[in-house]
Amino acid sequence: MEVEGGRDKARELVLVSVVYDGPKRKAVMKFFDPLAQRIVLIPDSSGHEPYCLSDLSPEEVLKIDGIVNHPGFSKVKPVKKHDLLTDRDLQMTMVFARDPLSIGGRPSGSIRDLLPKAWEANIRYELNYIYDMGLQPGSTYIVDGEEKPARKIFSPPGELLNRMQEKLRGKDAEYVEAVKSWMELLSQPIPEVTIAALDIEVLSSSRTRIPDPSEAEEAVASAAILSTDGRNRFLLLKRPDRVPDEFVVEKNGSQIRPEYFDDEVDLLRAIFEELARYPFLVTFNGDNFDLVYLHNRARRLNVSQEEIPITLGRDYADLKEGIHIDLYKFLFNRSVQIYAFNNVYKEVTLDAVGEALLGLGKVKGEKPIPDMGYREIAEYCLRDAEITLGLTTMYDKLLLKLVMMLTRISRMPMEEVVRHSVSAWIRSLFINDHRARGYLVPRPEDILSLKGGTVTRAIIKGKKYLGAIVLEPVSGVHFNVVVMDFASLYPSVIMTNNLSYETVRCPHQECRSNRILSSPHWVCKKRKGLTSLIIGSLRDLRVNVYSPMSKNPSLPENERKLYDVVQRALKVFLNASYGVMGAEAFPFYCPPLAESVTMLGRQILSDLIEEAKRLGISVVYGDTDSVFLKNPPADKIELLKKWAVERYGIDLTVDKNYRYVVFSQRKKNYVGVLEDGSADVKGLVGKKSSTPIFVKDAFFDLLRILGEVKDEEGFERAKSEIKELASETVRKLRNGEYRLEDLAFNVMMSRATDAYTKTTPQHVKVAKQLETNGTELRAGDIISYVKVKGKEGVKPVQMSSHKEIDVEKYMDIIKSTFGQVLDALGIDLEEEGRAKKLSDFM
DNA sequence: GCGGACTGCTTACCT
DNA sequence: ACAGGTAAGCAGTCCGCG
Repeated sequence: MEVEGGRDKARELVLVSVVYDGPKRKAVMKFFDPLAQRIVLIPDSSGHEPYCLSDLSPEEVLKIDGIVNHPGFSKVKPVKKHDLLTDRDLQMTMVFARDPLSIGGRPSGSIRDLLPKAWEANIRYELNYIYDMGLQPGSTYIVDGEEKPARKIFSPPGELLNRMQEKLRGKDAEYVEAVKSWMELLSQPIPEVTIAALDIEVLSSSRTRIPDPSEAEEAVASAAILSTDGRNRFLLLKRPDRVPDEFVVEKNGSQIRPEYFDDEVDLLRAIFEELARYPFLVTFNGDNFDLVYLHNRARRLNVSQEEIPITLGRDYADLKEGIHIDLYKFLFNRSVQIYAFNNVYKEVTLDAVGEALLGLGKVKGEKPIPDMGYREIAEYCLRDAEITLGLTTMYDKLLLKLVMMLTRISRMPMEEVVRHSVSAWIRSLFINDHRARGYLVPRPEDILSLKGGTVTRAIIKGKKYLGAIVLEPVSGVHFNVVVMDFASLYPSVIMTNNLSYETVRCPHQECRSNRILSSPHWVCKKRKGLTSLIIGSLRDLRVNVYSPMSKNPSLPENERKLYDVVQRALKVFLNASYGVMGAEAFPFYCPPLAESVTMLGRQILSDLIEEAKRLGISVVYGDTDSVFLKNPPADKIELLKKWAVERYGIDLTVDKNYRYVVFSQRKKNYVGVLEDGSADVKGLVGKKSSTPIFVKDAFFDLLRILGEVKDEEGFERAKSEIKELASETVRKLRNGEYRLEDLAFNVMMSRATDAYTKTTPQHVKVAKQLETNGTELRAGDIISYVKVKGKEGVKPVQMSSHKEIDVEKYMDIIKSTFGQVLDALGIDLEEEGRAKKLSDFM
């Protein structure tokens, strides 16, 4: 590892990561230098060592033979910690080791296993280092080589402070302090970064089988490296059977010419040299393919470890200097998928994500790489790199900025943020807060045994506690419907009720009377709950500062965009804050807390419904945190808002105004037409990603017809148009006028085919047929199939023909899809279908 | 041996 | 490895039925 000397003068660098240098037994901080556009490595100079905690005295620890004789043992040191579970100060002992594996991680004989009880022994060392040194990844530091990096303090813009000032009045000092330090952290500017995207191709004869990167048996055919600094390169291996030709590919604003290499090792070295130039490298699946393949291929060809700028982890690949971001892992993350990208892509493949976010898919073709000419490979490989870079740079580098913001909130290294999901981010945030305040991080088993289980029973078999209320919709058409909902109900409930793992069923006798509704659970009156404090301050910042600022037209666009990224990142944390508390794998898992949140949520929604009825408003539907109000007078809406704040301290806002809503008898299923005629579709089959395209198209035509309806009379006209549409769809189906692809169901296979042991669903049957034909399939792949006549009933689209299509099955689909809307409108499609059938036979 | 009633599995959705 | 609630379709099983 190259390490910076101490001669440079003070520079402003951004801390992006901390890694552990095994041979040196040290944490190494990775800083980004915005002026030089490169990464600077600074090793720890404090002598920080890995440790865990014990409740034994230092003397007692030293009496444990295995520990003092442990080759990795370093020293013991007494420390005071406050235990939130018992609300008592404890005298604990820090047991230090020379390397993280000696604390824990070896199959046997680790120090944590030799202690009768160990605390904080499962935290990755890099994270320990960040927390203990009070580091803030994503922040700017002043580095002058001699002294330890000092954080540069920013003051948030005055307008931000003003917005919060009012809210902070009357709040306790701890809360004010928390909010201010968050603002300081989140409002820092994000530096401009140079990013390169890498994609490689391998000379593998099979197109359906991905080359095994652990073996790296076949030669690397090419590498495309596109970057934001315009240094775009396409490196290519010369093959004995093909004469090099000169060509030019236009990409990323420049004309790219192939650079041929006679020798594969030279090619690899050139790739490595290029990779080492960049502070940030993005790939799509680089953790499991591109970087691993390059590393292992180079090793196989006897390139020395020192020459390879890549280090391999168990299921990831890091760059020795730069920051590697695997977009596949990040975009696969459910929170990112839903809250950051609004669920616009469903399948996480480069092609699908590229199409959905950029309108740019992969170059299509089934030819194996060795059968392609140089130019074909170039088009293919460069396109993949283009999509990868495009995904990172779109919307003014939204993705990278989001990663940076999640890094700041979670206190994790950037690479770790990308690889982990929201529960790890929240875990890190929580542990950091415990450390900073001198609180002992509780052991999960202690939380569980002290707090006990749940007292309610879930509706769904196998779930742990009762969730939200969903009202029975009043079926039919309702004009002028206003939807009101609570602004982040569950985080608000956590905030206003002081909920946290330590405050719910706290140890104080005098708090026991402070019951949560009519449950046996109580909540602490003496302490401010840590979860409540953290979630509450993040919520207030999002609602009062960053969301409004991101929409403030008087601000310059780049500033608004920064606030929008902050707002999105906060949303991710807030939305998951309740869920993790009910997730067994979360280290602060606390069933009574999770249960109390939904319990309070149910109470609040029921009360809101009561209140609306009391005001004479009819509630036609509601789900979890929302009510659908029919024809509510404006003054009553205001009364409800006021009621919500006064009664529960939670904001209730108007979310939508529907010109009309169509409800069937089903919950979570409706069509709402907004003032502008656009339709909001929820839950209906016609909207599902698995529904055949021809059905969806017809369904959207139906919605278009409904969008034109302005009043009750309009429905009569619409009804006949809809009938016409239905019979036209049926006619085309019977005449075989739809393309096979449009008849296909598209269903995600969530696991490998052999993991379906209990039943074999239709899409798995099809997947097995495909596998028999030599197609390689993985969990997460979308299976496209049509319904055919015969025993199996289904076939892959590619392997079927119009003759086999089971038209009656498709008739059922049309009926049920249309039926979901039409039965509420009083249109009987069953009749239509039959009439059509008759006329068809005539 | 076959079909209807039932349960359970699976996916996709909503909040 | 964030939660629970709902809809839909199909797989598989049980039971009755000359």
